[in-house]
Amino acid sequence: MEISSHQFHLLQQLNEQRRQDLFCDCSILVEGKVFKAHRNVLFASSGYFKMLLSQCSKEASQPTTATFQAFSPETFSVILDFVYSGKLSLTGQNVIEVMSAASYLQMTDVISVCKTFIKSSLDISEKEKDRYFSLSDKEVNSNGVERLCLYGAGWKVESSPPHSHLSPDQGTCIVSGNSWSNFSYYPSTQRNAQQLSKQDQWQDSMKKASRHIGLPQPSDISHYKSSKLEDRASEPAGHAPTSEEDVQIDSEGDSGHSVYQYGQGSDALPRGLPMPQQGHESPHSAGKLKSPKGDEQYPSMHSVLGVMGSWADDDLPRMRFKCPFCTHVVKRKADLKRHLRCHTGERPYPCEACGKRFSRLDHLSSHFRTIHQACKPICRKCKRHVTEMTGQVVQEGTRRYRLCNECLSEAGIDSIRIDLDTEPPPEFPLEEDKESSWNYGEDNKSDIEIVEDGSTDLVIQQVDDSDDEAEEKDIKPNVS
DNA sequence: CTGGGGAGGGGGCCC
DNA sequence: GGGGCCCCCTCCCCA
Repeated sequence: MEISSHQFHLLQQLNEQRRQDLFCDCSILVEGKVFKAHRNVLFASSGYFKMLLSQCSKEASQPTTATFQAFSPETFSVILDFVYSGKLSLTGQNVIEVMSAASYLQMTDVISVCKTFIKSSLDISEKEKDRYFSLSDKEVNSNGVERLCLYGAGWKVESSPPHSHLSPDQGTCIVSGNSWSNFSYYPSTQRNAQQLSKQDQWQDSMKKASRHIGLPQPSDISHYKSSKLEDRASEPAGHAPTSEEDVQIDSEGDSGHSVYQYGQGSDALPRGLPMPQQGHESPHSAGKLKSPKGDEQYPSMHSVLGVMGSWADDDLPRMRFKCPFCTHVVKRKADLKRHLRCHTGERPYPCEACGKRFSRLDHLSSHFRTIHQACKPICRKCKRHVTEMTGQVVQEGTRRYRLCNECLSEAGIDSIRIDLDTEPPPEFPLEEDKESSWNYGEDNKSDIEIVEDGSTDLVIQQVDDSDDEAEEKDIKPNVS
C-alpha cells in the first residue's frame, strides 16, 4: 500500500526543520548570507553537493560549510526552496541566473525547467494574436517576463487561485505529468513602463554580473547548448503545440501566477490530486510542449512576450514581436529568434578553422572571409589595393591576409619557401560532427607558391584572384 | 592617454 | 523562415 502524500509530507517536515534550523548540518555561504540545510537533502538534490559532500564525508561529524560567489543569495534561495519544496519560483528576471546557478550546482531538473520556462515564454499563440487584435484598442506593450513560475516536483499540485496576490497581467502556465504532458497557458497582458525600464536594468545588470561574477558566458555554457541541441534533436519532428492546440486563453486575463508542474516519472502527478485550472481547459495530450520542429530552438512565442501592437495605416494589423528579456521589438518572428540568441548565449555556428563560435551564420561567414580567406584585396600593412601581380596572401596560422610585394620585401619574408605538406592542418572544433569542408592545401598546392619567413606558421601564397574562387570552394566556414 | 583600425556583434531589411 | 547584406556600435589592440 502506497501513501501518495508521504513524500510530500516528508519534504514538508524537512523544510520545516530547515526553517527552524533543526538538525541542520550544513551551512552555505552565498555572498555573505548564510543558508542552513541538511547535507543529505543537498546530497540528494545536487550533483555539485553530491561531489562536495562525498569529499567531506570523512569528517561527517563536523558541520559542513560551502561558500558560493557565482550567484546571488536570492537565486540560491529560489533553488534551496525548490530542493525543500519541489516548487521552483521562476520569473523572467531570475530565470537566467537560476539556470546558471542550477548549471553550477548540477541540478539538471532545474535546468530543464528553466529551459522550458524560456521556451514557453517564447511561444507565440495564434489565438493570442487574434485576441490581441480584438483588444487592439488597448495600449499594447506586451511582455510576460513578470510571470512567476512555480515548478512542482511532481507530488503536489500547485494551486493557482484565479485571484491571487499577483497582478492581473501575469500569465499562468501549467506543466504537468511526464514530459510536460500538459501545458496550459494563460496570457498576460503587458507590463508597465516602469517594469520595462526595470527589465532593461536587469538585462544590463545581468550582462555586467555575468562578466563580474563569472556567470556562464557563451563558452561556459556550451554544455547547455549541447543539451539544447540534444533536446532539439530528440524532439519528435512535427509534433508540437500549435498555438491553437496548446495555448488556452483566459478570457478574464487575470489568472494567477504561472505554475509549472514538472512530472518526475510517469506518476508525476498523483492520481486524485486536482489539477487547478485544467478543468475548464481543453484536454492536452502528452508531449504537446514539444517543439514544432526538431530544429526549433524556440518552438513558438507567447504573445505574453510578445505580439505586436498597432494597426497599420492600411487597416491591417502590424505585427510586432516583443523580446521577453528586454524591450526590443521586431517585426518578424525570425528576427526575434535571432535576437534571443544574444540573451541565451547560443552560438550554433562554429568556425571550422579556428573553433570560434558565432551566434549568426552571416557573422561566421564574415569572420571566415576576413580572417581565414583574405578576401579583401588590400595590403594589410599599407592598405593599398593589391592584385595577384602586386601582392600575395600571407597565412599566419589559420589567419590569412594580403600584403603587397613592397611590404613583403620590407618585411623580408619574400624568399623563403616551405612545403605546404609540412603545415599542420587547422584544428576543427570537435563538437560539430559535420564533414569538414576546410581542406586547405591539397587542392591549392599546385596553384600556390608557398613562401615562409622562417617563423613557424607564416605562409606566403602568391595571389591569384582566379584561384581565390577555387580556394573559397575548398576553404569554407562550417556552412552546410 | 588617446586616436585609429580591426573584429565581433546586433538590428533592419531584402531576396 | 533562412540566408545574406548593409549599417552601426562597442570592444580591444596598437602605435
